[in-house]
Amino acid sequence: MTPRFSPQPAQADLTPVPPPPPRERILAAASDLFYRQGIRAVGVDAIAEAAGTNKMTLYRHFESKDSLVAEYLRRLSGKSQVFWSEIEREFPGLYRKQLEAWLEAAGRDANDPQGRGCALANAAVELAEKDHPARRVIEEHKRAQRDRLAKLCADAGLKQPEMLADELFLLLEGARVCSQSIGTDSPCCNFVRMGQAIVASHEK
Amino acid sequence: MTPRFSPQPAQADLTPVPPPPPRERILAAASDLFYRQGIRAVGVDAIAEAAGTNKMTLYRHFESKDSLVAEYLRRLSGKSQVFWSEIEREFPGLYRKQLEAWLEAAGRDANDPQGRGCALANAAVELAEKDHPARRVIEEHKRAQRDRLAKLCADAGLKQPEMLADELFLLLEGARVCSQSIGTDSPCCNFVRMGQAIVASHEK
DNA sequence: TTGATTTGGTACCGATCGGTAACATATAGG
DNA sequence: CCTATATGTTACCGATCGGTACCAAATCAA
Repeated sequence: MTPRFSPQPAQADLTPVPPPPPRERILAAASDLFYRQGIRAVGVDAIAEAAGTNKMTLYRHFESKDSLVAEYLRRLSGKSQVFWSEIEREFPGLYRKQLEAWLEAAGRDANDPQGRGCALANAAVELAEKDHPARRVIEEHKRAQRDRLAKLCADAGLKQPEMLADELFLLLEGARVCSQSIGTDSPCCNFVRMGQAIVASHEK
Repeated sequence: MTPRFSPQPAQADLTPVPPPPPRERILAAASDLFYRQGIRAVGVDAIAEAAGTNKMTLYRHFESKDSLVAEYLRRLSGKSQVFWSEIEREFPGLYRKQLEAWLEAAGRDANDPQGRGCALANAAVELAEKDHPARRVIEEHKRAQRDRLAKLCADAGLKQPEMLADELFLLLEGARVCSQSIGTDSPCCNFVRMGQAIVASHEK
């Protein structure tokens, strides 16, 4: 099947974009498979094949499946930090607006019909071993998320900002896991409204 | 090591309690292992051994590992129905008391240091396959929990009982998953207080 | 006591798991 | 052009996965 239109610009034939290096392809494939099917359900062979490479190359870039999992989660955690910066940049100084934007983005996330909740939280459920290298990443990420939210609630001048942050944090964690257990027509459909109500109950 | 005291009453030597039948032992062993280590992390061999039997007997009572998983979750769901009845029986007609009792029991659950969250929700995370026999059990259970909570909120005469139930439901789901990701010193430590505050915000 | 049913035990099946050895090929830098 | 270095290929390792065949031992009902 030769595509009628190349996805590249006109000069693509002269300077075709080089494919991403194997490490990136492996991480991209692993991210997709781990998230959609679960970490334990995906073998390294499947990842290598989906990445268009082989197991040997995978193990040249990652010392084990566990460390690949940890790196997969580390990347996701990084993306979430980027998200916070974007919110800050979009509404500089407008903390109530930032909180509203967070609520709506979180609501979109929790209600994505293709979504399977939070990859970090899912990993914590799947990887029960207390000494798994991924657990440090997960705990640090979740702690940072909560603290960031608490700072925002405080900046927004709301009552009991720490408690409010905990409420919103747990509400989101719950919504993302609920989307996997109940699925459609579940409580998480009203996440944004609930979040707004909880915020309102902390108004001065 | 002969124990100095038998765990059985005095007539134990004459009428020793018969060990539970294999099916029950298998379910008990599976429940413990599935919950503590995760469903995918536990093989049928390990379950059979922990149950003091063998794989062959396991497969005489359960047609597959998947159906054993489903039965494991079905039992847990049943126990939770028993729990609701107990609350009703303890505070008949006192709906606010019932709600308070639910909050405290949920808080105990979410903060159990040995706990690993909700087994049903965890299973939903681990078993991504949409057609897994456990998924029906999980969805029905979670829906029933939410509806029961909504009925209680309505009976208690609180404002917007459906929304309140959703808030409390997600708060608990979040707390139980949070206990696995963050662990100690996490938002779920204040679950009861948060729940009470949310209930208060729905006071007439 | 007899006869049917339920267990236990062991060995096995094909498939897959995470991980590695060895060697051929491609690619890039000097 | 030559030489490192990174990648692809294939075959393999021991272990474990879910699941089964087969037979002996125990149990239980009649």
